[in-house]
Parts: sequence; C-alpha cells; structure tokens
Amino acid sequence: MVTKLPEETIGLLLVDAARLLRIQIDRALDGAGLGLTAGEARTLAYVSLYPASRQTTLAAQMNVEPMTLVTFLDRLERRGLVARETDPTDRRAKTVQLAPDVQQTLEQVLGITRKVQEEALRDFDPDEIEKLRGLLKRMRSNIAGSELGREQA
Amino acid sequence: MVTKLPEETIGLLLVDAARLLRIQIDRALDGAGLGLTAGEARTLAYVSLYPASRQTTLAAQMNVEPMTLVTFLDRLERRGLVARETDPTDRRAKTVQLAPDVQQTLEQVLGITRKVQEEALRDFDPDEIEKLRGLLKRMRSNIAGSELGREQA
DNA sequence: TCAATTTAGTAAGCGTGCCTAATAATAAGT
DNA sequence: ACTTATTATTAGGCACGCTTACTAAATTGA
Repeated sequence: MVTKLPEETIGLLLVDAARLLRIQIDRALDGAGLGLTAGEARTLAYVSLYPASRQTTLAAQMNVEPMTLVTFLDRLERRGLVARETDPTDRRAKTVQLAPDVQQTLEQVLGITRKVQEEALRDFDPDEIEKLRGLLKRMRSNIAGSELGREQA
Repeated sequence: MVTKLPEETIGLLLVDAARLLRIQIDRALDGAGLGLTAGEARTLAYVSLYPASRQTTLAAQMNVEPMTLVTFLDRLERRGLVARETDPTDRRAKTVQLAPDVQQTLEQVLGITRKVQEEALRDFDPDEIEKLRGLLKRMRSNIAGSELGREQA
C-alpha cells in the first residue's frame, strides 16, 4: 500500500473544479460581449457586496494582496464600472463605489455566473448545495487563517 | 430583494478556496526546496497515477490542453523527474514515465500536499471529507462534460 | 502507390492572476 | 519634531493555461 491515490485527493479535485469553472465563466462572459474577465467580475461582485470600502479592506475580504486589487480596479475603473473616491477622513485612503449606472451590468454578470454554476451543480439537490457551500466556507477560512507557509515572524 | 449575495456563491467560494490552497501548496513546496511548483507537482502526481500514458491521454485526464501539458513535462523532464519515450507502436506518440529514482521525491511531494490539505480540512470529520470529495467529483465531471462555452460545431 | 486527411507533439506568443519590493503621501505615536 | 506605520501605487516578474500554426508520422482510400 503506497500513498493514497492523488486522483482522490481533495486538493486535486478542488483545483481542477475551480479551474474548469473559471474557464467556463470566462467563456460565458466572453460570449456575452461584456469585455470582462472572471477576475474582474469577481472584483465587481465584491465591490457591490462591500460598498464604500477602502481598498485595503476590500483586498482583505477577497483574500488578495492590495496590489492585486489595484490592477483589477484599474481595469474596472477604465471601463467606467467602479469609481474611486478619496476617503474624507484619510487622504491616503480611497473608497471604492460601483459607478452610478452599473446596476444593470452587475445583474447581467451575476446572471451569467449563476447560470454557469447551475450547470455545474445540475444534479445537486438543494441540501447538497448547502452542504457544499458550508464545507467550502469552512475550508476557505481554515486556509486563510493558516500560517503554514507564511513567514513566522 | 436583489440577486443572491455573491459572497454566498459556490463559484466564488470554490475559486477562492482553490486559489488559497494552491498558494499554500506553492509555499510549502517552496519551503521544502524542491524547486517544484504546484502545477508541476500536480502533473507529477498524474504521471504516477497513469503511468506509461501518452501525452494526449494524460492531458485529457488532467482536463488540460495538450500544449499545457507539454510545458509541464518539459520542466519535469529537465529536472530529471519524468522521462518521455517514443511509443513503439506509433512513432508520433510518446509515453511518459516517472524517472527511475523518483519514488522518494514523489512521496515527499505527496506528503507536502497532504499536509496542506490536512491543515485545510483540520476541523472536518471523515464523513465530511468523503462528502466533500464526492460533491467535488460530481461537480468536476459536470463542468468537464458541459459544452456551455465550447464552440457547438 | 501516392495523395489527402488525421493525429501527436511542439514552438511561439499571449492574457490573466497573483506576487514582492520600493516609493510617495499621509497619519499617528512619543 | 521626528520616527514609525499605513494606504495606495509603480515597477517588475513568475506561473498557468490558452490559441494558432507547424512538423512528422500514421491512416485512409482511390
């Protein structure tokens, strides 16, 4: 008996599933002619979820380095989908808002990603979806909170 | 009532969890000084899982384009971890093998990824792990089999 | 038997996503 | 006042995966 077959590994499954899903989302967004990538859509979703947040806060919510967020926001801002405003209480900081007329685009984006997901979960019953959501959530927070690879100052 | 909160979305959770996991695996591999990336480790695992497969076959198993696999194999071959052999029955094709003395490295790699996973699933009981594995597997095959974004020739 | 088609692998080049390091401006602590 | 910390950003780089186009070999079939 050697080590457990890698095929069966949660990590492999997770990474595979996520990659495939991202590709599908990219294709679907592309097909809709929105000119958005999966990452941009994700950022847009987070901006709508945490409106008027500072970039640092937003980056933390997304589990991403601030620099990564800057790039996404640059692109979204250039497309007129979000707006950065200087925080009146701290002139270093900027808060991020959805641009005024973007609600419809947002709904469209969310609709597209929802559709891909429904396809991915097509034979799941509601219980299973909830179960999966819960497990993924716990897993995400476990990893986010883990200091395994981080410099243990 | 607007659309369901994106935060709760399976897709977002999945992509987040996968990204975080890959980063952790990268860090852990890096820390071990193996000079391997997560993708290379993944490829190595697949080679050991499906030994003596042709590249096309392997790529299909990994749900990856043949060209993507070529790049991974190039790097692994350069490091002496895998070997390509011309298929005697078809000189166009090449079969991929683990290099002779690589078993130990492989075990080490698998050990590292297993450790990261245990960390990620630290508060999961065995039932939940099995459940998650099953759900992810179904989801992966749903997406892989979906023709949503593909050119419907 | 020889041309046409298909298949296996690869070269080249790109876009996305994410990172680290360094910097400028501002804020906060002593 | 001066040092330290924080916010966003510029600059630069790497991993991953893709598409497109090419070459060599095999297969089909007239």
